[in-house]
Amino acid sequence: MKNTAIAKVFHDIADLLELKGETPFKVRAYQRAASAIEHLPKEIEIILEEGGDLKQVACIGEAIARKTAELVTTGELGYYENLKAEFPEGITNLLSVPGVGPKIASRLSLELGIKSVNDLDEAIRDGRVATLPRLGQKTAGNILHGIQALRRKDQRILIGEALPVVEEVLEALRPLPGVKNLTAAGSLRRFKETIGDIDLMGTADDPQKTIEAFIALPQTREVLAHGPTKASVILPGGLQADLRMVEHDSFGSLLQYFTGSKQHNVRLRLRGQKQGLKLSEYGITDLARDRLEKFDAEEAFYHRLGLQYIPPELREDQHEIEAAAEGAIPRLLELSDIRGDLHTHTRQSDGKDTIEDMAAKAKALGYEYLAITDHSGSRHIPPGLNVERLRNQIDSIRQLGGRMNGVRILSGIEVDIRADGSLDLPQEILAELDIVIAAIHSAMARSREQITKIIIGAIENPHVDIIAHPTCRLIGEREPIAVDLEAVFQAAAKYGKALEINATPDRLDLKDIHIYRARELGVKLVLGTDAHRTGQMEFMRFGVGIARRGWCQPQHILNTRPLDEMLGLLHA
DNA sequence: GCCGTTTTCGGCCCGACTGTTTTCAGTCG
Repeated sequence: MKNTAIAKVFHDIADLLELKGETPFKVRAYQRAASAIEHLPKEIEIILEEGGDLKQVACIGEAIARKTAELVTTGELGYYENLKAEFPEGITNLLSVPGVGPKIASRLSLELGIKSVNDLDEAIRDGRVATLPRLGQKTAGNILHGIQALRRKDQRILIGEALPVVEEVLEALRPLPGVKNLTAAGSLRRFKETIGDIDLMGTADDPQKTIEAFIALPQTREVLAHGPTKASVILPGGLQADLRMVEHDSFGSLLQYFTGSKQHNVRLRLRGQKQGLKLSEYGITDLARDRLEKFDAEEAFYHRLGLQYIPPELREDQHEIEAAAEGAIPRLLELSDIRGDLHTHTRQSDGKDTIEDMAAKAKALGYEYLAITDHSGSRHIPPGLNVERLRNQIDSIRQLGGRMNGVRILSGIEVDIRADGSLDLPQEILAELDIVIAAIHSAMARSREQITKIIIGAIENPHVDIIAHPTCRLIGEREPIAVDLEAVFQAAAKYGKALEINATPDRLDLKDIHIYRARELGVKLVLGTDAHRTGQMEFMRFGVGIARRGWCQPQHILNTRPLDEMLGLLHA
């Protein structure tokens, strides 16, 4: 059983215990354990197989370790089944509706027999909900609003779609007189792969004017609420955005608070508490002296707690707070560290632009080198490169001396791994290339054993340098293939082959926790945009963001190195 | 249920809003 499935069970248990009226601390213990399991870079199956001790994982103690082991070995958990049997069917569905907590969910279920969100919708509309004692018209109306928000929120939006929209909004508001510090907070700032809603924050001499300008923007589709310092609107794509204007001298603590994650903030407060400090969005109160200290910048806020500054991408309550206390927060990878893009396509296969266009873009991005890696033959629409066309491409790059616009052009290929595990170009031509990327593009439904075997087969091929988008997932569209990543990481480390962090926003593959694990095992990593037109070469920042979430430093990514060093490591 | 510079028991993050009350419970971020 996978970590995501285990975490789901513990989240469910937390919900059920909350409905049961258990002590909130027990409920939170299960929630914390679930969240810890979700973010674990290593599969629990493997930890147990290797005889590891789950109690070493923070937030997992005796009881949850035992339950996890039962779940993994038998596929079931007696405690969970018994708990579920105590409640009417479907009751936990109701908890997902904003405005419905455990108390209201219990009453809706027991007194009205409501089993689903749709039932609830109906019961509100026909007036049954408002007739319950202590639940009036207004509460019923708010719950209905909650249902609408839930339906809208069901599709989280890709960071690659959200960020450009948000940047447009910020650019439009920044020139207003007296506006300072305008920035996004929340999951967008932490560079999560998908975003629920947007939190924008800033300070201004005249907050009201900024709010007025915000709701009047051409991007604003609908105004949900607006007051003197805060407004909520719907942006294109159904994205909800909240703008808060705050006092300049407490901007740092507010930005920290609204950046989250929630779990990071909880852990931070716990730490403050031990130091006699009370943390809130307004600042830090020294309890002994009952004095509130305000912070205009986040750095000072963390320093006051005896911590290094923690970059937003790390704020997920992994071990970042402990690391910050020890001064062990690494200098993370930055976009400016990247010296070249190692995965791009041109018109020769399914790209839209020429090598010259791509080289000009690489120059504009300040790159030293660029790998042209078109698809190989068996990708049919449009046709990829066969041996003859690939040789022509190699020759034409050679005739240019391998340089264009001052950028070194590397001859490469994204060679298809066929269903039988073979590569669809002969070894001799692969041997002539600077870079060989291998990737799966078809027959993705194969079993875990089969698909793992063929990927490891590609890793063992002496001419293959990189495995691209190793899980083949498309976020929100296609589930990852059933590959045993741990085995792939071991093989990549053994043969010195690199794995790609694909920066296309709907791939981001490997993803953050996989990057973390691969790095732990000493696997070489590269960043590639998989650009099919010049503009997509700008996707690199999404790859950098996800790599930072995997705690990558520049030395972990091969294409932060000068050309010769990069090629040397790639071919070593 | 977890955990330990308050250390094997007794704690556990903080503040705000809202609606239905008559002093506060429930929910949220």
